[in-house]
Amino acid sequence: MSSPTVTARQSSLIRLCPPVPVLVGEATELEAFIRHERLIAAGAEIASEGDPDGHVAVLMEGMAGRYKMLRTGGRQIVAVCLPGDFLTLRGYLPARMDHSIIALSSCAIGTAGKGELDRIFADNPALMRLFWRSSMAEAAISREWLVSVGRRNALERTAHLLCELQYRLAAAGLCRGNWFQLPLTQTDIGDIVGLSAVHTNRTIQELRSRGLVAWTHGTVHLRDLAALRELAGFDPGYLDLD
Amino acid sequence: MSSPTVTARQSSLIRLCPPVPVLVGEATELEAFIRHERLIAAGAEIASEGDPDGHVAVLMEGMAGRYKMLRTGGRQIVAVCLPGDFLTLRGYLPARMDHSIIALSSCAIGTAGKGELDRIFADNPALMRLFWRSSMAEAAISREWLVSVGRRNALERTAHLLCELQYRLAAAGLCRGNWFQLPLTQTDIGDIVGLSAVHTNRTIQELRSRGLVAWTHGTVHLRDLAALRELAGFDPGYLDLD
DNA sequence: CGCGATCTTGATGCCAGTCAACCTCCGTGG
DNA sequence: CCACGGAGGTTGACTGGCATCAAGATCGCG
Repeated sequence: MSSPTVTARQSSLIRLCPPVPVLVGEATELEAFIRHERLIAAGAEIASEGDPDGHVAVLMEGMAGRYKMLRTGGRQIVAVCLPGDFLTLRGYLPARMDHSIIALSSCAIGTAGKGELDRIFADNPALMRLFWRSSMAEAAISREWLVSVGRRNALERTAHLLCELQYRLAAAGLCRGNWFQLPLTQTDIGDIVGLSAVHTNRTIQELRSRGLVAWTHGTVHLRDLAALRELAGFDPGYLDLD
Repeated sequence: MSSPTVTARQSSLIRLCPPVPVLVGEATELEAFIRHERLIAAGAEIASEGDPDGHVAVLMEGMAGRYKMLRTGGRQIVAVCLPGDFLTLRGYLPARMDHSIIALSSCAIGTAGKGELDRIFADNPALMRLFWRSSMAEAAISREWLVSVGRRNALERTAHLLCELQYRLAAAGLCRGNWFQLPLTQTDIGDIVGLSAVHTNRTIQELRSRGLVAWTHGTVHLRDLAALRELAGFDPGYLDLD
């Protein structure tokens, strides 16, 4: 995920964001509808605000970010997508995108056409409920981010983000012993937690100097997860609604 | 809505949040499943974080807020619900609440049991898509709030919130000539936009002194909507995804 | 009339933004 | 093999927006 080129993906299982139990039969059906796979370079735009229509897309590998730009040039990342998450359902829901999606690292994406999804839902309405639940799970993350940006200070926000990513990556099997790859620049982190790049840097250094986090070359080690969660006020309940 | 007691509701039509076109037949079906109606006093808790199960609830009258508390006592309101919006679907989705809901004014709520909704969806799967789209619309608002709290200053945030409420209330038929009732305290506003109550007060005074807003006794008048939108960088696209 | 909730105002301090410079790393091409 | 350039990370100095604390004014209501 952190390597410059996309490597073979570890698992073809589609997990719903964040980890939602998928019945074996359902997972098979979900995988069956992925027809095309596409590789995207880091920094490339996957979908753009205002797009009227298109395909259904699932992130298979890498990290992507939903974001919105302001007139003044500022950027706010409003969601981070991990392998297994849905990027777009806009082929199914007749809506325009209200935000853009960028590949934060190199990504592999599975896509399906609108017609295929319609057919799958017609055959198996329970799958629609599953997709809906995935939307709800993403909304829960969005709410928690709002709490962070609105009411937590720089240190708490950054710590909270790391706790969340650790939890979600662990659920995706992408975290071993509190080590994980995080292919985001400090500017990206700042655009997630609503800080300037400079202050993001100072905040990360503070986490390092407190012995909570080691973080070099895109590899993060949460050296004291319990203390980090305590600092952040992190409660994984919102990631685990079932 | 701003009156201390709940009055007869103006319309029984369930709109999906934010205004989503509902086919006439669908609206009839939706109304049919509302079996019980409940009045809630301002300040009362409608649902609580961690609730395991319950009924489906639709807000018929009044304003409600989704919120989360921090250990330190801070509160962040993560969504404002207007008449026609869904408050909970937790009887249908087998999930725990990740947040609480408070009646920001006195409210009238329509509820339905889990079994009834299951039956309706079984009879008419298209309705499930409609509910899902409503969830997506609420998520779009949540994303825009993240942009506000993360990247806009106090004046822009507050102006943006007023623009959004005006737009949504107008769609609900609750705004005439840019006047509307807003039964929120300045503390509530602060907990929405991530400011202290004191600074919220100063920000509102600045909007008043610029001739953009008149606001007394729970009645808001946007005196120059165009200028307010310009100041806030408000683009209603995210409220209008169809 | 009196009390509590809400709104308002002033003083003070700090958290985080901004600007500017420099450093390290790494890929590229001469 | 080294020069170069760009992206990302780091540091310092300074500023300012907003939090906090505290006190008073106003409003609504019993």
